[in-house]
Amino acid sequence: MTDLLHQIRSAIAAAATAVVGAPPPVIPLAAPASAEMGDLASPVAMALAKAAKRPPRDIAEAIATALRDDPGTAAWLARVEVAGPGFLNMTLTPSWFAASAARLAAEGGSYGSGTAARPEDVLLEFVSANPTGPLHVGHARQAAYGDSLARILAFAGHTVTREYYTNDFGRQMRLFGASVAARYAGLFGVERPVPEGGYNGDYVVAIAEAVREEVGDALMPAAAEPTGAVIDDLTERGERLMLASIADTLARFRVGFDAWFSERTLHDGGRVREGIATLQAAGDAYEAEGAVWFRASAYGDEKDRVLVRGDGDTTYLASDVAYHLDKAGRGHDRLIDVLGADHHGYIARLRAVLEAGGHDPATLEVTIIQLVSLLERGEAKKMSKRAGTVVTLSDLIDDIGVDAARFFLVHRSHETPLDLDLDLAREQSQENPVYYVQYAHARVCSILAQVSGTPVASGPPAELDPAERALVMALADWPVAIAEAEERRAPHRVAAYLIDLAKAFHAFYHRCRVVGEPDDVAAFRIDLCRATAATVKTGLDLLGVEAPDRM
RNA sequence: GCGCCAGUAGCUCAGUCGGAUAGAGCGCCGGUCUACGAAACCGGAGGUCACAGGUUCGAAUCCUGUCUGGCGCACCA
Repeated sequence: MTDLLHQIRSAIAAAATAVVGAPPPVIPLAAPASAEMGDLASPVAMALAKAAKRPPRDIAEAIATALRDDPGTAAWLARVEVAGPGFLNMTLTPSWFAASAARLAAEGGSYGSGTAARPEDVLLEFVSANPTGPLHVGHARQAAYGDSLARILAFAGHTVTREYYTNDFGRQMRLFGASVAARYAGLFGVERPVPEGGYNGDYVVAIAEAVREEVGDALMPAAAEPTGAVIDDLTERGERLMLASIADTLARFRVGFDAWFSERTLHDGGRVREGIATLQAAGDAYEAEGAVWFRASAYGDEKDRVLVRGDGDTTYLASDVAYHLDKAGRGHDRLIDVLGADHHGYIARLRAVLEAGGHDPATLEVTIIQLVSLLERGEAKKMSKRAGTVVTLSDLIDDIGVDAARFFLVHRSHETPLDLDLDLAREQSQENPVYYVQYAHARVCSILAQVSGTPVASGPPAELDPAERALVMALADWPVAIAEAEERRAPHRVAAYLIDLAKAFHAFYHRCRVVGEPDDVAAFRIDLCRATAATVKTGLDLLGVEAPDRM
């Protein structure tokens, strides 16, 4: 793993140790307040001031002197001075910049990978929408988030398994099946009402048509009402077709899963009853008021939760007990559930389930994705499943494209509700940040296409342009951004980084020519271009966005 | 009432293990194509970081309280 700043941190740490007697826990490095102050700044002296009981400026001066006296720093340190309340402002040498660019160019797409402090085996569950209808924009955000997170975790060095949990059981599924049955009958001229609370969308008609494709009129009973077995058959076919449609849409969105876990298999295999029995045996479940309750309040949840209802049906939570105990038993180091904001009340009870099941609840991490609302003509677009006015993921892809949709949905923190202005996304799609980043990639590729061979430099460039310095420092930030994205489960950090990198590159492009420059300069700039191209491409890949050579 | 998330430029939002003069994109104003792609660049206007206290050399960031908005608080999923 290449870390351009490691050598610099080490030297500062050594100097600081010599000055105050003990090494600081971390060496903070950041861009100075303005470019004239140098390439790098460190407030380390301020952090040490209290423990050392010395004024921060004194400490900073002593560290600066130690750095200047250290013969090992000559290769990279051109100048160091103390400014403000005790900042160390450093200017780096052309040879450091040239060597850094060469290292990054050589490393290419693997630069920034493997930053995870402790690689883990992660099971990431996301989307998991009921197969009773198409994915909507809320699912789209979860899909974009979960898929990008999976890519980022893997890039950082973790092992990731992506899983989709299918709620293919219970009341909603029965209503869906009955809705399909009604539409199916309708295709043969027999008008049957969609059941109360059922699914009215046009997609149900499409599903019914697909069923007709498969079986013709074989499921049209002679009797006035279909039998239970016929309904079951229609339900199963409808669910399978719906799930296939969801998978197709996700694939179109460049989102893939390693496993599709069926809730029904938990019931069919007796696992749900088993889970309840396990809790009962351990005294974590009890019967009261005609129902079976999970003693969630004993594990930090605010109240106990029903597992088996008075009518004998199990609840959604009962399935989740079996599912999460199953997941916990598979030996992963970490379980991550990506849930919509309307499920945040579930966190406490899911942890409670794990703890009651004898697992460490800390292995479960629940990431909540805030809601998406669509704006159109400046107003919130009202969506109703019942009225069939839902904007689906498929609609969104058709409307603004996969690249724009994925970048847009993930470039803001998942903890913030997202307003997606459809007019803006459509009419100003050329102004979307994703095009800004993609354009940087196309532009740098265009330069590299005109470069034949690599000139041999006799040494670093004599002078550096501020834009060259800024571009190298932007590239140096990549491992920091990826580490932050990984640790905070925050793909938007990658998007924000890419915008910064693209900005640094565009500025470089306008100030510095690559083709036709003297060898020493050209060699350095070609390295810079190669490093930029590789890093932009890697970053876009992690977001599931294409990095075109030409636009 | 309780819980989670949020409140930063006209709009959408970064920045939140405390660091110098708070940033970006869009929008607005003004410049830049006879040299590698102008989907770009450069400059400008625009801010009581919701409010009030507190912690400290230093707070958008940490603590307490208040206000506002979204979402939850089922024997629905």
